[in-house]
Amino acid sequence: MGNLLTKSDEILACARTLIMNGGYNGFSYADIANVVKIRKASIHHHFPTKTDLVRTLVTRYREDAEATVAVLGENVQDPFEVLKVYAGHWASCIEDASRPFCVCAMLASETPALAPEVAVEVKAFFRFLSTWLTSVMERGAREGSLSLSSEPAVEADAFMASVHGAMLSARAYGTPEVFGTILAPTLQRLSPTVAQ
Amino acid sequence: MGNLLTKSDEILACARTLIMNGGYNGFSYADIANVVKIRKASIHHHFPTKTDLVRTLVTRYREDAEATVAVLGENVQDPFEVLKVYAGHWASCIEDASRPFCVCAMLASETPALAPEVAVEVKAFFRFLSTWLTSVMERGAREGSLSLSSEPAVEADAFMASVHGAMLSARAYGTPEVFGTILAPTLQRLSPTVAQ
DNA sequence: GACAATCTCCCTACTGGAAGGTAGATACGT
DNA sequence: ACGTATCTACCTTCCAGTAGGGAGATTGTC
Repeated sequence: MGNLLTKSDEILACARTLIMNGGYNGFSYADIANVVKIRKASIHHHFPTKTDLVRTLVTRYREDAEATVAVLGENVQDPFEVLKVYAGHWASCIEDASRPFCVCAMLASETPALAPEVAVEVKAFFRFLSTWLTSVMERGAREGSLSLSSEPAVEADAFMASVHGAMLSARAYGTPEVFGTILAPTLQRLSPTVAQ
Repeated sequence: MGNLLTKSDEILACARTLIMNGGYNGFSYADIANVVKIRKASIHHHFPTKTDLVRTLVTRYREDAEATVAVLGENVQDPFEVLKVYAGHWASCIEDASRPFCVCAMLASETPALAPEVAVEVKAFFRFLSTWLTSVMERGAREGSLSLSSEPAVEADAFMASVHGAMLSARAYGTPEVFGTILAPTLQRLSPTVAQ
């Protein structure tokens, strides 16, 4: 009553936060039980194994991202603006510490140690992100809103890599602003209004 | 006799490989004991705690990198070539699977979950790498071997982020070549011989 | 040179706690 | 009565770390 989220959703949200902090092996069912007010055994009712939990989490994460990106595409027309909004979104998340790292970037780094079912979902997220960014790059090049120096798909993967690498640096240095500092020239370079 | 490496070195080398695979929480003393032919308890003789082991490992890792970079500076004069050699080094490591990820990048992603002594060493590695790349960028700009569009320090951090992000993508996709594909345009952009 | 103390490195055996997961019962809404 | 959600209690395995001892090299002392 009054509770907007189901227990299952609360568990997923909590696990997401814990993974952002320390990765797959950095949290346990006991950790979740301590945050969400539920017993360890009850979590197994919702997600029989840890693999199930994280697989579900990553699938949901991708679906949410797909929906967000669809809305973004409707509200922001200019491809360059889309990239800026995307980068700005992460800059805010990192700076207010609400979501200081991408769950899939975290898990991707652990790929060799992940259960195959999870690894495959992480890969699917990367592919989705790459495909979406490629479409943004293509449209930007077509409309003259972006100045690309390589194939759209390559620019997309390079942009994605910059975002992930910048997250990592912000975390390593312990200074969130670094994310924005690194991304600024990356965006600037893609802008057609800046003479090169 | 006949053994070139000490047990202590073997333990460190093994731990390095294991961290590259699954991070700090992705390996145990038992895992090391299985590879290096030694008992679990004997590892504690060399490294009393896991934190000691990893801190030593990261410190050594940075020292090795400092030495390698010093030699590189003597053998390769042109700053643009230096960046190419650096990127190429990682491309080879990733493609032949010998060292498919940077230990410090791996640990940096887990920063919030690391012991402070380890986190501080990881930070030191990032700072060393950034400082070195900044000096390369500065010299390149001065000598006309690199065309920068931002401050040398910003270009250095952006380059570092591209390398780390590209490692992550190569791992997520499971296709090592992606690393080179992402880094090619990043390097090209810094080359003064290419009209922009 | 001989003896003993010390140090280094590795061992077996163990501890307490945390891990993922299971069994089975209870409460409750339909 | 049935399904869902939760509980207590428990299991097995693994974890980091400790206690204590043995073999062999090194060192200090006479």
